[in-house]
Amino acid sequence: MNELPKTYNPSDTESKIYQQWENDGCFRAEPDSKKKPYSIAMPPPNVTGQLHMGHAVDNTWQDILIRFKRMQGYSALWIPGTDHAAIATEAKIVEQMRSEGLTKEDLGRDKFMERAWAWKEKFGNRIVTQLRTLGSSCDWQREHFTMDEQCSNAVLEVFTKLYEQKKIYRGNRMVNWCPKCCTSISDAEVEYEEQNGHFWHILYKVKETGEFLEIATTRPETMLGDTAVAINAEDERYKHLHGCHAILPLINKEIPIVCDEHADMEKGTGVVKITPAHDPNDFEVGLRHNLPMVRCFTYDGHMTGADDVKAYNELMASGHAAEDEPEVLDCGKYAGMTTSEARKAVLADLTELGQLKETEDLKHDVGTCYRCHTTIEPMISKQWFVRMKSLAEPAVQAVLDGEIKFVPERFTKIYLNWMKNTRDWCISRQLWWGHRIPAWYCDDCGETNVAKTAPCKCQKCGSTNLTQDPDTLDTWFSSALWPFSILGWPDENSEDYKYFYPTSTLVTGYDIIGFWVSRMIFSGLAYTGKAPFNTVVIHGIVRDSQGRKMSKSLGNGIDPLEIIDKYGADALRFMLVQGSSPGNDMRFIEEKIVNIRNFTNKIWNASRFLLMNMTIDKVELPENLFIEDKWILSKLNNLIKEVTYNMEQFDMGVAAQKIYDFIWYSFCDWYIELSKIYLNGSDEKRKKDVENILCYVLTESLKLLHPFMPFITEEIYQALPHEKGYIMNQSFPVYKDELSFPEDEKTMEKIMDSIKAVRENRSELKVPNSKKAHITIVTAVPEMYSQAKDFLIRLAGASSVDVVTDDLKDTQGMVSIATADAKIYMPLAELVEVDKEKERIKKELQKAEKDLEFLLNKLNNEKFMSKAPQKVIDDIRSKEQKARALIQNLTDMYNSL
RNA sequence: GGGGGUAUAGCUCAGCUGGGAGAGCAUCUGCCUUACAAGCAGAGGGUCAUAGGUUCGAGCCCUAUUGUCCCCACCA
Repeated sequence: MNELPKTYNPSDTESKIYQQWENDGCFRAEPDSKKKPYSIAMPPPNVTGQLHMGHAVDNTWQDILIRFKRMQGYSALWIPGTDHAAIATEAKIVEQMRSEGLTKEDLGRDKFMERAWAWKEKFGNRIVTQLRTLGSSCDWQREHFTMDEQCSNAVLEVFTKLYEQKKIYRGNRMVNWCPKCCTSISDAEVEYEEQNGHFWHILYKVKETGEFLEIATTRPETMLGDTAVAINAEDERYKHLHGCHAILPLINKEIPIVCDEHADMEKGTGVVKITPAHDPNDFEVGLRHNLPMVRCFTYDGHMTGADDVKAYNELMASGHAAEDEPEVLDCGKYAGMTTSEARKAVLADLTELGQLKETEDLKHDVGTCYRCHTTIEPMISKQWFVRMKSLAEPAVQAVLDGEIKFVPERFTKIYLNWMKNTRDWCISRQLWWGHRIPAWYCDDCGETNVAKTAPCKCQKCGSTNLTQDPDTLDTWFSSALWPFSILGWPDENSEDYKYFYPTSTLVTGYDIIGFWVSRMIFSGLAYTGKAPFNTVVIHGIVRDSQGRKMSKSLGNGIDPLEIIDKYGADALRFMLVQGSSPGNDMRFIEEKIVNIRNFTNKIWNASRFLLMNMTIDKVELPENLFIEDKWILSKLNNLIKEVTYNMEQFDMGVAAQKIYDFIWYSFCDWYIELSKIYLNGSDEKRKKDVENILCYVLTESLKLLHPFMPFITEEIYQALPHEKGYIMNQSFPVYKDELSFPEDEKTMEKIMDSIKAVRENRSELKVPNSKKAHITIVTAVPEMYSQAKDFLIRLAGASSVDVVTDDLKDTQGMVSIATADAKIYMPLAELVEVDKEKERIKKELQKAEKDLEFLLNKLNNEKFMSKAPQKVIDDIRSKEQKARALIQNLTDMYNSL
C-alpha cells in the first residue's frame, strides 16, 4: 500500500477481499454456547433470476445487520439460498422449449423435469455469484434450495401433518385461473389492473310474463353458463316475479329467478345473472340455492364443446368423480372459440336478436395473473386448500402480543389486515416444476392416500392401482417453511435448529408481506410452536430517478452489477441505506452514488495520508492529550454510542449519515489538517502521539463503517498497524467513559468558531489564501487561545498570532472579528474601508441583539421557566451569556472605529 | 368503498423519544494550501402543504382540508 494511487479503485480490491474472507471461513457461524445466537434467513431469490436493485437493498440491509452483530460478539449466522419459483421458472423453460417447437406434453413429465433441473444447474449459480459481489457475508456452506432434500422433507412433513389434522382439504371450489400459465393461483397472486371495459345490458325474457329483464354484465360470454337470474327479495319492482323463470337468450334455456341478497337493489337494474362456475359471488349464490354449476370455459381459455362434455361423461361414469364436479356445457357454435372471440360472437348474436339493449363504457378493475398479467378467469376447479381460520388466529395473536415486531410499526396493521381477512389458501398448481403433492388416488375405490413416500397399496381397499396427484404445490408453500426448514426442522434435535431457531430478524420488502411474511408466521407458529423471527424489518423499493417502479417493460431498470462495476459495491451499499428510512421507497439517483464514491475516495486518501506519515507499528493512545485530541476522541466516543443505538433501532440511514459526517467533517477537515502541524514539526514525541491518535481514530471509524462498506474498510485495515485478523472479525467499538471530554469538546469548538470567523471574513474580503496576516486575539481566556496559535496559522491564514488580554489601543486599518470569547484583529489596511467595516459590524450587532431578545423572551417567560426542563433552561442561559459577550465585543469594536 | 404512506432549500431526500431547520446535487465567490479538484474555504437559498388545536415551546403530537403515491376490497 506504499505507492497508493490517488483514487480508490474498488474493482481491484473487492473480489480479492471477498475471496480471502470466504477462503478463511469468515462467514461461517457455529452453535457456540459462549456466544448469543443471531440469525437471519435470507429471503431466497428465484433460482434462475438475476440480481436486481430489490435484491441489492434487501441483502445490503441483511449484511449490515449480520456484520454488526458478528462484530458485537454474537454467533451471527446468515443462511443463503434460492427459491425454485415454480411459475416463473416453468414459464421460462416452456418458452425455451417452444423455440424448439416442443411442448411440455411432447416431452412428458420425466423428461421435462430433467430439463428443468439442467436449467437450474445452469443458471442457479448466477444469482449466488452476484450476491457475493455485493459483499454478502452469508454462510455459503449452509446454502439451501427450496427443492433440496432438507426443504422437501419439511414440505412433506407439513403436508402430511396438516392432512391428518384436516387442515388441508381437496375440493371443487372457485379459484383464480390463469389461462396462459394454465394453473390456479392464490388470491394473493391476483393483481388488479384498471382497464377500460364495457357494461353490456342484455335482455332476458321472463317465461311466465313475457316481459324482458334488463341485466348488465361485463362478461357476456359467461352467460352460456348462467343457471339462474337473481333479484332481491325486498325489491318491489320484481315482487311479481318470485318463482318465475327466465329464458336464457342464445341457447333458450329455462333458468329460475331466485331471490338472493347478492342482488343489490341500488345497483344497475337490480337484476343479476348467476354463473356459478365462473364467478366467485355467483358460486356462493349457487351454493345457497343449490343451483347447477355449469362450466363453459376450458382450462386453456376456450369455450367448451362436445369433446369436453364427453370427457365429463366418462369421468362421471367412472364412479370416482367428486359429488361437486361441475357440469360441462357444449357451447355449440361457440365451442372452441377463445373467450374473447366468444364475447364478440355472443354480442353480435344478441344484437341480431335485438336483445342487446345498450353498451356502456366502463372503467373497472380486472384481476390479472401476477406473473404474466393475463386476465384471470374465475373457475370452479378441483384443488387443494389450506384451511386458514385456525392457523390465522395464533398468527394474529403473536403480533398483537408483541412476540413479533414490525419495523416500521405501521406494517403491523397491513399484516393484521391481511391475516384477519385471509381466505382458504389454494396450494395446488397445475405445474410440474415444484414439490409434487404427496397424494395418491386409488384407481379402484377412489380413496385418497396421503403419505411422505409412495404407498404400495391403497390404505382402504388394498389395491395397488394408485395414481399420484399430478399437481405441485404453490411455491410459497415451501417458502413459508424456509426459516426452520433450512435449520434442520423437522429434526428438532438438530444443533442448528436448537441454537439458531427462532431466527432473529427478517428483512424484506413490503410487497411480500401477504405472500410470504404472513405465511412464515402462521407456519412457524403452527409447526414449530414458535414465531420464526422476532423482528420484521421492512424496506421500501428502489425506483428510478423519476419515481417510477423499475420494470422490464419500461426498460428503466438499473443493473446493480453495472453500478458495482462502475462505483464499487461499497458505494452502492452505502447509497442504498444513507438518507433512506425503513419502509419508504427511494429513488436511484446517479449523483447520489457519485457522492458516495467520492466519500470512499476521501477515506482512501485520508488513509493514504496516514500511511505516508506512519512510523509506528502498533497503536497506543498517548497519556498526554492535547485539546484537539480530546475533541476528536470525545466526538468519536459519542459517535460510537449514537451509531450503536441507531443501528439497534434499525435506523441504518441515520447511522450511516453520522459516520459519514464524522469521517469527512470532523476527522478529515479538522483533525487531519491540525495533525499536519505536528507531523511536519520537530517534536518527535508529539509526532508519535499524533500518529497514534490518527491511527486509532481512523481504525475505530473504519470499524463503525465496516458493516456498511465492508471492502474498503478491510482493505485499509489490512494496511494499518493492527492486531492479526480481519476487520470483519474485530469487536464493534464501544463507548468508553475515559474517552469522554465534554468540556474540552466545547472549548475546542470555541476555538474552531474563531477560526471559522476569521475564514469567513477573509473570504468576504476576498483575501487570497496566499496573503497571510498577523492575528491579534484579545481575550479574557488567553490560555485557551494560546493553544490555538498554530491552528490559526495552519487553517486561518495567520502569519503569526498574539494572544493578549488588554484591548488594542489603535485598531485603525484592522479587520475586526468578534466571537463571544474573543476579539480578533487582522491588519489588512489596503482591504479595509472604515465605513464598510462599521456597517458590517453594525449588522452583526443587530443580529446578535435579536438573538439576545429571543433568549430573553424565554427567560422572562414565567411559564417557560416553571415548566421547561432544567437542561433546556441552562442551555438558554449559557446562550444568553454568550450573546451578551458577543454584543459587548461587537460594541467595543464599533466604538473604537 | 375501506386503510396507509407522503407533502421540508431549485432537484433528490434525512431530521432518532417536541427545545432556535440539515445533507447531497445544482447555483454564486475564492483557492491546484505537498491525502484527496472525486478536493479545500466561504455564500445565497426554506411562513417545514393549508387551517385549527394541545403545549411554556410544534417540522415532529391531535383534528380537518388539499395534492400525490400505494395497498386492500366480489361491486353484476
